[in-house]
Amino acid sequence: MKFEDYPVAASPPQGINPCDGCALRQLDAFLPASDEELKTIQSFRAGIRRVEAGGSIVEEHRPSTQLFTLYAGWAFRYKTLSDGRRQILSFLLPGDFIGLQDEFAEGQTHGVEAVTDATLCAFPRNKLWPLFHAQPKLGYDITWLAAREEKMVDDNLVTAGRRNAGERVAMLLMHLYRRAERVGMVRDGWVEFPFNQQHIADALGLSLVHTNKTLRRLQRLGLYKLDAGWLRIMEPHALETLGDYFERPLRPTPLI
Amino acid sequence: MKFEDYPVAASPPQGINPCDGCALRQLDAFLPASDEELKTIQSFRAGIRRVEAGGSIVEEHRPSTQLFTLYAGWAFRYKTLSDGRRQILSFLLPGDFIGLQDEFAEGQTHGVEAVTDATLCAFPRNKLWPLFHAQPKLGYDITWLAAREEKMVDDNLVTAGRRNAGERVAMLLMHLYRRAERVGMVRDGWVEFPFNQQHIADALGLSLVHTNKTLRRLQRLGLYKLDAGWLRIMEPHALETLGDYFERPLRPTPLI
DNA sequence: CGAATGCTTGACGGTACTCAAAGATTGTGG
DNA sequence: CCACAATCTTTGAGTACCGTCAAGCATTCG
Repeated sequence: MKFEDYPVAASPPQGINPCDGCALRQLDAFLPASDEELKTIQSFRAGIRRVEAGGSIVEEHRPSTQLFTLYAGWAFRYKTLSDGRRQILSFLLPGDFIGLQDEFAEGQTHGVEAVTDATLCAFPRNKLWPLFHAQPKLGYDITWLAAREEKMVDDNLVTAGRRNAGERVAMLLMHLYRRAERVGMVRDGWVEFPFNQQHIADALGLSLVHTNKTLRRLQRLGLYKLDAGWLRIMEPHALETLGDYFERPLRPTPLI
Repeated sequence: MKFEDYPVAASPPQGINPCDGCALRQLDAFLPASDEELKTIQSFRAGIRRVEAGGSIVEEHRPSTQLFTLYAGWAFRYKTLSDGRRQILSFLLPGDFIGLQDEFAEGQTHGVEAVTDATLCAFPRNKLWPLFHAQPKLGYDITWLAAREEKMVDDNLVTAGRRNAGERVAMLLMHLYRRAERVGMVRDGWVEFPFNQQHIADALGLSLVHTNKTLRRLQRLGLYKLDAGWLRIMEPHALETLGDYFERPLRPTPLI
């Protein structure tokens, strides 16, 4: 089983009305869109973009002229200090909307990098306001997505600020697993886990070495398994308790 | 000089068309609103609310039925772990919009607490969508504010994850000073600084004791002064460099 | 097969945490 | 107006968690 096989084809449909056949939108995780909304989204969309694993989707400090919806693959938002220390701000999964913050940030922007090969739907930034104007409902949806994303950063801030190493790792594993599960990326209890330990360290605000030791400890305790880039949560309750992190089932969200 | 004397009167205007005389909106920090927008905002507004220093504006885990714009005073958003560890997510100043994240969070919400006596304009949550519908421009503005707030949380996450104690304190002092300056809360180089060291520790992800020692160290270096609850930045450039944090002048933002 | 990348482990040191207690400041009631 | 409590700040001592350094091992890739 390869990553590209799901949750949907790596490429969105092409042709005249590509959004009509959007496989992502079939998932329970996303709200249905009316015909009119779909038409507006489609006219908002400029095309698709592919980025290979490790490639840059949005460069730090260089505001992108496009917005994106991640269609397939894993990515993350990050910032770096001038001496190179990097902090991953949040991870991105299919359905996540990318680039809103830049809209009003004037150069102090975060970067976005693909972890796996990724496919994105691109939208020209200068059509954002016309979109709000034409379909206030879609504007409301975008605000929804922005608020949801901020909530995730809030949680990550609590993690970096107040959890110890073991709690951080437990929280992150559960968080990533639950989110992947939601968009249909879990098969038989296993989810593709394409991150290396440097990613995890940068997300948690830990050093690489300490991240490794903490991961090994939780693994030896039998809380999770990691095999050839696939993750399986063995003791979800233990991890949730350790991390003091209990993700409620999320309502379906809009998909732009 | 008392805090209540500025940046504007502690109470917004009352009467038939209270928003017409909104003193906050006169500041350069905020974009002007058209008559029609002002009218819509006014009809969106349910009234004012006062919260005394230390009081709760939004209780954690209890989604509020109202949204707010902070009109006067200082406040902060926070989350606590189940054993009581608290993380301050961001600080709130006049003009900040409160409660958007809750809209879609289903109970896993942050709390909001007033640091000083605070005055807020309250808006019923169930009129948020009608507002988007009636005035897409205001919806766009709200998205703007949400994105700006997320950018602040992003910065705080970098701080908690990757900066050491001295860098954290330097960054926070400059951040708060610049933001206060922007809404006219600085007089003769001094800004009211109503936080205790526990607030700072909770915002930076440090312990109270270590926060104290770090503050004292930077103070002994002459980088800032703190006197009777008023802050003066003595060496802005040194603090910016130490914290690797250079706040660009911000464009005027919308005010809802 | 050698280089590159990533994972793992040990040793050591330092930053930051905890515990404890003494000032300083503010508020309150007799 | 003073006594006392409550809150906040400050400092010291001891500790532990986590970072840095270093090196060996595993895996992949050209």
